[in-house]
Amino acid sequence: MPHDLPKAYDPTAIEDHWAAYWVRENLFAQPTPTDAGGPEPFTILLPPPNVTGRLHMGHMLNQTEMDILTRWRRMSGRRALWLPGTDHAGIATQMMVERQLVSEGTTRQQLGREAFVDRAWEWRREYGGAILDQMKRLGASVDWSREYFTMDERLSVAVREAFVKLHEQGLIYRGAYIVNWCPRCQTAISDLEVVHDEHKGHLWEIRYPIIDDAGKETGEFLTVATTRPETMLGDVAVAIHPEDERYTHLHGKKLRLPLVNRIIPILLDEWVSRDFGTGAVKVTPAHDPNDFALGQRHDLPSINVMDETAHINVEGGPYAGLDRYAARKQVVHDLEAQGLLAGIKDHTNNVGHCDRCKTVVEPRLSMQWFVKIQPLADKAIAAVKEGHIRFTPEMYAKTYFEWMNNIHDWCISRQLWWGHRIPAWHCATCRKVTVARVDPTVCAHCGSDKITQETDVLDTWFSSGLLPVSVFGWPNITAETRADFDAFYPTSLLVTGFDILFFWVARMIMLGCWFAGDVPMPDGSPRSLEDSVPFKQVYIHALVRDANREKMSKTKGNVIDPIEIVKQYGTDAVRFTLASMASPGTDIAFNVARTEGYRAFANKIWNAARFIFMNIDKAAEAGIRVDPNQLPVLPMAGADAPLEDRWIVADFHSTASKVNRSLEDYRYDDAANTIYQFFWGSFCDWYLEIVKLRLDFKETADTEQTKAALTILLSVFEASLRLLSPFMPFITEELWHALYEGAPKKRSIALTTYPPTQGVVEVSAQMDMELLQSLIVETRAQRKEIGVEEKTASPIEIRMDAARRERLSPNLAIVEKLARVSEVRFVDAISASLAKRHTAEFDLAVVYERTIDVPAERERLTKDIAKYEKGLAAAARQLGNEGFIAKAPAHIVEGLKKQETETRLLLEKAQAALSALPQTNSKG
RNA sequence: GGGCGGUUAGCUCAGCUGGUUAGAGCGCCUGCCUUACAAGCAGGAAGUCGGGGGUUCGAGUCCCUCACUGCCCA
Repeated sequence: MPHDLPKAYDPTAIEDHWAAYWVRENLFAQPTPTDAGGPEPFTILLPPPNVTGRLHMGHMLNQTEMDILTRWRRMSGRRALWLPGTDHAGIATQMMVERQLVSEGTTRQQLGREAFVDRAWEWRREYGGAILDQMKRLGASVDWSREYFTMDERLSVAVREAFVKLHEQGLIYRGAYIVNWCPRCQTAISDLEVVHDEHKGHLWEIRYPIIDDAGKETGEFLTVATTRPETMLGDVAVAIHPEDERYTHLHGKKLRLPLVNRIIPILLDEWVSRDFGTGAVKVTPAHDPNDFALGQRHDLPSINVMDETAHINVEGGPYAGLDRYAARKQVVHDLEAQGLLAGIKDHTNNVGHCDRCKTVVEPRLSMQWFVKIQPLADKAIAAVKEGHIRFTPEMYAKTYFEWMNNIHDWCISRQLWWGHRIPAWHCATCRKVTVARVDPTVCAHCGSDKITQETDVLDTWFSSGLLPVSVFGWPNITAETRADFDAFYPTSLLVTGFDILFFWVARMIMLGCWFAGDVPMPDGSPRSLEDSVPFKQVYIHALVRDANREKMSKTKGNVIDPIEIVKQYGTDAVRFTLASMASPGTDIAFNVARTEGYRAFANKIWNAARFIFMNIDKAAEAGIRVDPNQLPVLPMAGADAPLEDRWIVADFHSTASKVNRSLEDYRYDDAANTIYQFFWGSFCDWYLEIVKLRLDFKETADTEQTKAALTILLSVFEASLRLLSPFMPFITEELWHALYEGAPKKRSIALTTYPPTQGVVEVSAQMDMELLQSLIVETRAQRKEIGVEEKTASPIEIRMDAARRERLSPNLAIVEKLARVSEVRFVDAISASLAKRHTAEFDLAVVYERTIDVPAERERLTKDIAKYEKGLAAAARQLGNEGFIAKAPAHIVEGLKKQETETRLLLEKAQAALSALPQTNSKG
């Protein structure tokens, strides 16, 4: 048997095979173009997953959306390139490797930098590909031959070039500033890597003794309020608002810092909030960003009292060696003992945590490298403002501007070993810094050979921010190597989550706009801002939540593993779930009930295929063959073809148009639902049922007619598989190959042509079909209502005008089959004894002698009458309104009038039917 | 504290620039193993579109306001 499919669809039986096939055959590789013209490119960069990562639902949503668009564009004739890769995830990877070392009883420090980096590479080779393997299993149609890793040699060259160039342009500086310091990771992290959490804490009020000019305590105190008493060890002043009348008399006075006994001044600064705490704030420039700024304004020293592990250092005197929280306890205890603790109040404060390891971040004064970001931000703002980059949903442009307009300089140094080491050398002789593209041997300033390389590495986002330019060869764009850049830059689209809008999207825009300008256009002309942007469109998707709209989190234990769900329901069903719920801007409450429904959809398609294949085989036995290779790209039905053929073809074309339009607008939900509706609601529920009448393989049958039916059936089915393929690549690939009995012209359905928008829709066929369907539906409903047994066929009486009768008459056999009608009787008036149904187009009655369920019938009619009356009232209100008649567009007024007439007719009929019901026994 | 969203059927969500009497999937109820499919077929019930006010011939859709709720930033 050429077409032998199991009765139920089993995704596990086919998916691994096709996933491996797509990779093995390198089907989605997009080589460097050799022709300057050629198809319009569609370029899309995979947001590089963290190399330590595992695939989660967010990835799957993200990749499903990209895959749908890429497959769709590819099938629509674009030169589609989807580029995959991973980023080296400085902190995360270092953590993984360190954990490994700990289990071996050693540490990074014992190993030494070089050996540690080797270990990290080893780790990456061993485990780093996991997430991309998961992607392969899910069938992402990426170009695996172009896979990148941010630490690859060529991408590292780009990182170095970018750093050196920014340095030359005076946009990189180094200095001692307060940064967010993670005491566990022992590195600086950027503002964005700090997550704030509300914590219930305390506000401690501490009395600082006031001293006179002679240095003696006056007995008076200034009470400060602080959330972090341990930092008082590093206090260098107390600040008050200059206009705070409570403290006017203290202007110019000094204080003795308790526990430390340092003499510190009272400062006046308008930044101080009079309402917060006591209105007096201790100033610790080395441990608080606001205090640091205050210190700068007033030229104060900074005293760092903690080491890199957040333990008190020698500056803390007797507290040295204590962890920050132990120190806090001790400080509070000692203050209390000395009677200097004025009070403790409950206070909720926002505490910053390290995004990676959740340790409480310590604001710390340290030497770091920064990018002076404003000039880059200006360009990036202009790029969006001038419309060279468009966001979907549009509101994200606002968020983007909001952030860009309040941007701070970017701390790019990290005190890690895994990453791109900063190409700067410190000179022991002249103390100056040499920044160079090639490792220097001597200081560029004094010629000394006593130079050592900076130990810090760069923020991972510095390298991933360069990806759009670096993956296409920047900075080494030569005449020979520029074909990729010319063809694929700017990329077409970026699909990503809002959580990395600032981390990555904004930085790519800044760096892309800044550096792409280096590369002239193919014709040699300078590159404009429009052509410098890293992507033209940004589609931002929302969060995947659990079925109860809760955010998924490990602590809550409500994380759904996409791979697990895929194993249960099949990749296609999960993809379709995500797509059908992916309405722009809306979070997805992932509910497996939905996925179950789409597995049922896959099963439906599967069984439709089984039905079709069964008929192909039967036809073959009867000597009828339809060559699938002769099927048209666009299904067609001749003007003399039966109604169902002309209708299904028309419906297919209108479906294809709608799907294409929806995808243009990133309406994955509309696109998916439209296909679902077509395949199940039109093709299976109606077309297959109707076409069965013509699939007659008896010897007496008309073989031409059977062949014609089979041809349209195959043609629409094959085209539908293509339409569905970007959404459900696995099942469509399987069935498509089966249709061609394993020998298709192309290696994959993904390389065929997507049904375009141009198909002609025959409206009259749609209208005739609507009439037919409504007759069948009404008949079925009526049969049900009067209690005709399922298996019994009954005659029906129809009253309709001659024109409709004409349209319907060729299709009476369909009515008989689908509505279980033994005979259609056209009448001028329905027999009085029969219960009737009315529509605007016809009256109908099923001839059956069972007694009418009077109460049920009365209830239904009463309800109908109420509905009609409500409609008529609404119509009367509008039509009676002169303003409406005068101002509303003609087609609206006409439509309403027509509807009003129809409703009135139905109302009259329903009323007549109601009064014709037997009056007796109203209780049933 | 600043900013941005959301509130439509039991649940999850559509509803484009305002236009005829508001839709889908799932769930629910009823009847069917009708030879592709019980992961199915057929029929059915279910919403005063968060409250209030305004603009308009006309508001789920635009404006104001209140309530609830979510997210981002400080």
